[in-house]
Amino acid sequence: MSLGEMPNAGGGSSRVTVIDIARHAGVSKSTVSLVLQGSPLVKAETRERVLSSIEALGYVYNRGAANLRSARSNIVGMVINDLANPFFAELAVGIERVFQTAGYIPFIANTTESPTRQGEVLRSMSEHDIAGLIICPARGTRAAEIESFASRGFPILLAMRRLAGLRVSSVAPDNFRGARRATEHLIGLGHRRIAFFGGYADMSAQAERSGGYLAALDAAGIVPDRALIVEGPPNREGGLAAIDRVLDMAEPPSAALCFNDVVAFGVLDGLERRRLAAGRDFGLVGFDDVREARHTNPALTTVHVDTLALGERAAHAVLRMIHGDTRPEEHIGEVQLVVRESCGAKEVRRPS
Amino acid sequence: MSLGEMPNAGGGSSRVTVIDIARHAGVSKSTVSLVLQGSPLVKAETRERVLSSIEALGYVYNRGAANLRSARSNIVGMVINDLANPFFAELAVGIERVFQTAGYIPFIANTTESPTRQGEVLRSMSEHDIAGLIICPARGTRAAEIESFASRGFPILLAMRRLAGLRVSSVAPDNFRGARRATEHLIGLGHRRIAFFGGYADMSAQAERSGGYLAALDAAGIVPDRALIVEGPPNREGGLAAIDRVLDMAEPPSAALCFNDVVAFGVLDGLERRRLAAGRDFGLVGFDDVREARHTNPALTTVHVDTLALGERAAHAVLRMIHGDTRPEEHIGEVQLVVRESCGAKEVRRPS
DNA sequence: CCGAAGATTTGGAACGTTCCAATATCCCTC
DNA sequence: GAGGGATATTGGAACGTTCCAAATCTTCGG
Repeated sequence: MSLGEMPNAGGGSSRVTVIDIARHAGVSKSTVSLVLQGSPLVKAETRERVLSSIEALGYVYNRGAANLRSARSNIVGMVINDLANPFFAELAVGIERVFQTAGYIPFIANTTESPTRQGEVLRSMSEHDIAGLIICPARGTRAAEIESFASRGFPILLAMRRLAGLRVSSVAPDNFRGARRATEHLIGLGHRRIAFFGGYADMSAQAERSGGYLAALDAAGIVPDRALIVEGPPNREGGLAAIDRVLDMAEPPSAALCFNDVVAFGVLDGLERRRLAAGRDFGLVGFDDVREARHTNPALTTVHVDTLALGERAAHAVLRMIHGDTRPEEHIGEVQLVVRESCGAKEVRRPS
Repeated sequence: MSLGEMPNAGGGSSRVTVIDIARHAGVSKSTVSLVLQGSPLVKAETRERVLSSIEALGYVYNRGAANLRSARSNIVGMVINDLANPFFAELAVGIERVFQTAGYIPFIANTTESPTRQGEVLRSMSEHDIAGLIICPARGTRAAEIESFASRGFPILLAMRRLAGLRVSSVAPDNFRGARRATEHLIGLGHRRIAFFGGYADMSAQAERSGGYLAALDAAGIVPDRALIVEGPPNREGGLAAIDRVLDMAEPPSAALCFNDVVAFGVLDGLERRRLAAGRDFGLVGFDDVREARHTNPALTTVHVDTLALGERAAHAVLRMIHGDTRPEEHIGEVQLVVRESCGAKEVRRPS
């Protein structure tokens, strides 16, 4: 567009509508609407004329109005419990990418594990008539809260976390197997007192991961010490608190599996404050394999999750359901232990 | 709500509207609307009656319709160039938080530095009649592209990056001063051949940061070597490529300031592959101070930016402008060098 | 050159809200 | 108990689109 012909420049301040286009192109608003929707009904020549009027007047489509009439929305909701956690950020990236290329546009909300905030944003999103929803439910979310939205007509998918008693679609990594494998690894390295750090038992992912941990202990004939399962927020602070608590015990553990990598980062922090080193003084394993895990000091042994793919899968599933396929999705992503240094299996890298 | 009275359960599949509420409460739809808007005009008793009808019928407000009529939107746009970068994720968190508590709900889009994608999402967002927009423009964005939206009526704020020749609100850290300070620090440690890694000169933030870098060199009487400014994508790959390129030079640098922390992470990677250690063999400084910076191996010396606060500031500014204040925002956030280990100022921590 | 079949276009109602001007109701005061 | 100002309520138009049934235009066989 050349400098002279700024759209919206000369005219009044009111919005250019489909009616203005119709007038300018010498057709009816219905025809303009048809063109807008790419209907094959309209003659090529007419379409051209309409299109150039659109260009000339600087028309911008009003999806709100269209949506009101047609009851079809291209907005979806994405509610994340902790966007500052690189794991969830990556998940969001995967989801957003798929939606964007499919012509949908996501609302985002970060609940920071607050069910109250979550309730507010869910309400707000449904007021906007979203076509679908992907949610990582905040801790303490009751199934009924989500259920009341499930009956609202749009598909819902739970990402990463399930909700007891709620049968809706979900996408999550294989938490149980990953945690069992990681714990087996620590046991294989000779550890007997192994702790589990972070998360709360009422979060499905934590339950599954600690379940895998217990299964591995059990298989090795180790009787679990309840005191070694220390719950806490699934973030740095949680990890820091956990390691502090446990190292002050009479019989401290020699290793720990963390609920996730970010908790492990906190543990790294706590160890450092005591001038201890993971891998040498303490066997540490994380979960998720966020990108930063390979750069910690020492590099974090963790369970790899293909987060981006999980996000994409989630979005595709919702898209599928929006388009009428009613079969629910129930995907469990493969995971894989990646051994680095923090577990002590390899010699700790040292720069000197 | 008890099990028996699921809203939306018995009735037809059509939506409950303000008219249904009116009928149920024995008032007119206008009164219902008034109640919905919290108008003080309606009598308390009437309000109660309407409210309980709303509850009873499970009514959900249709903001699309309301917005169509009232031309007031509570949707804002947030377009980020790289959400996988913890720096921008943190920024997004800050922005989202403020908007959410103010009753606004943000669209999110991740452009991954693609102006094409950015154009698409901007179009999509404006079709949805957003009330305001915060954008970290993708590399290569032309001022005109943004300008055409600026004339659309809603406030726009550039976060982190400015656009040449475009006078709209912006919020960014003090890139120049931060980079100068970081470079001075490296010079103070005895380095003379200092590189600058990552980003592209056509990105304002890079220009400002490399400008600070050059200013520090100049002040120290060091003539800059253009070959030591190696441009590249502002991500891990960029850092990796940069350090590789530079270490193969005849006269390699002994230190580098990176465009941002994520680039520095890539450099850490590259050094490791060559069995070199930052802090010992190479002085490395990042920029942004993302949370992960203190956990790298070695811990990253970097320029601290209060990203969360910047995000909140950006959102507040947009809110202010939405509410009619036309004064543009032009905020430059303070920064601070935080010295850790990667620059070599302190002895490198070693776990052995 | 008429009529039918197909292709294209169209006017008006509808979506669910808000706005506005007008009406109805209330409470006092004289 | 009539008048008047405040207080509450209301019907209908409007927002910008899509949908639908109907109208118009083309084309072509006979």
